[in-house]
Amino acid sequence: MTDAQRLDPEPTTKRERTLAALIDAGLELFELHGYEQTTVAQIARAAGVTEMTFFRYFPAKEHLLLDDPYDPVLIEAIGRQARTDPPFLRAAGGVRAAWRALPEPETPIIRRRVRIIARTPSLRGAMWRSTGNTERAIVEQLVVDGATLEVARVAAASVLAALVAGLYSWAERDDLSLAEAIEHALDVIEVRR
Amino acid sequence: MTDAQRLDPEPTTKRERTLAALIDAGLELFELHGYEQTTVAQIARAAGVTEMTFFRYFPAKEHLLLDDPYDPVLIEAIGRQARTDPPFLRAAGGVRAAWRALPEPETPIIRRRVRIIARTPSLRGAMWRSTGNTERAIVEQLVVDGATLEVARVAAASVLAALVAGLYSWAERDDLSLAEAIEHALDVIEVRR
DNA sequence: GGGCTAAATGTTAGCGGCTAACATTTAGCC
DNA sequence: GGCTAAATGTTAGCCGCTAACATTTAGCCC
Repeated sequence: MTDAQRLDPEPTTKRERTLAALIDAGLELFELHGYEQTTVAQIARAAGVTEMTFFRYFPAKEHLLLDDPYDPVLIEAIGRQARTDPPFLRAAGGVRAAWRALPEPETPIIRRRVRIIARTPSLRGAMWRSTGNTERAIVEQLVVDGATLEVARVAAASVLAALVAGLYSWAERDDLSLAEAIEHALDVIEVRR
Repeated sequence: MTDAQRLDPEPTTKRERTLAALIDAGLELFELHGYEQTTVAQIARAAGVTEMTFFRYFPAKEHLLLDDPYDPVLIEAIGRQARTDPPFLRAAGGVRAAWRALPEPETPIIRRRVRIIARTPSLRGAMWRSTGNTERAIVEQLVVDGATLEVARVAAASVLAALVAGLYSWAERDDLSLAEAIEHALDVIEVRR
């Protein structure tokens, strides 16, 4: 994660304040005019700051939307899965357990972000790339538990793809909790017959 | 697909000739100095042409590497899967059947491309985005065969992710046929126990 | 509350990807 | 060989992003 992404309800230090201003301005402009149509300069100006400053907070435009601090919880959950299961099921089970245990107080803002990502092709690609770290973490854990590197990579990629697809579906609806959406997505790939 | 991607063994018309020159120059420079370090202007110059001309052949730099004309075969194969199977298994089985039936005379050039993509993070994202069309096609077929839209999306994304992960592993090795690599990848996610 | 230091921000200049409008050359068929 | 349409070049510019350097301001200590 590049920068602590807005956890304080009330930002105190100046850095936190401009960070909040940039995120607020960015989300609003993206929702209003679309991601591609919104310029970094516009976001900066709306936040009362310079384009240069924007890049001091985010390494790239897309990072205003992409952030995933869930890795540690996730790999720990995968490590707790039954070693007798094949890697693919261990990964899926781990994701299930991790998200089930996660509190969902910030779901509204997550939904806003995921919605923008889901609707912007270039961001879907960026999203996938940004899960690279999570993927590596999962692979590592699966290998530690005895899987081949190649098998682990396939399992991790596949499970993460299902998770992301579930997130996209969830973001477009209003009648489903985040936890439920994840469960449904995993049900699709954890086929037991 | 944006442009017929080098199928002729001997290009005749001028357009085909410069296209071939651009692709050759691009692959070589990417392999030599890396994708990010290679400039579109450099590729163009090496092909005896202007930067502007490059963009007349490819909508973006990354499109020199990304192309997948396999959609029709794929969705047809999925349509032939047993309707009694759950969507996830139908998608996986379809991919398996499609690639098994595919001739592999051009595997060397495919390997060069996939290798470059696998080693370039930004291209991995682009690759994923570029599978979007294939994904949509799979989703459509699954829905026709009775799946929910959301279920279909998860199944398609997950299976494609496994396929791509398999491709990456294959590209980095020299002792595995393309077909075998795909089979192995699908074995990981088609868990029957 | 004033002052001091470090953090935060601004300025300028520039590169690479990409686009548009218009002019120019060249390929390839009759 | 000549003609038309295709292919290419030119110029100018926007946007994302980076670097080096100068300037301001925040926020802690007294």
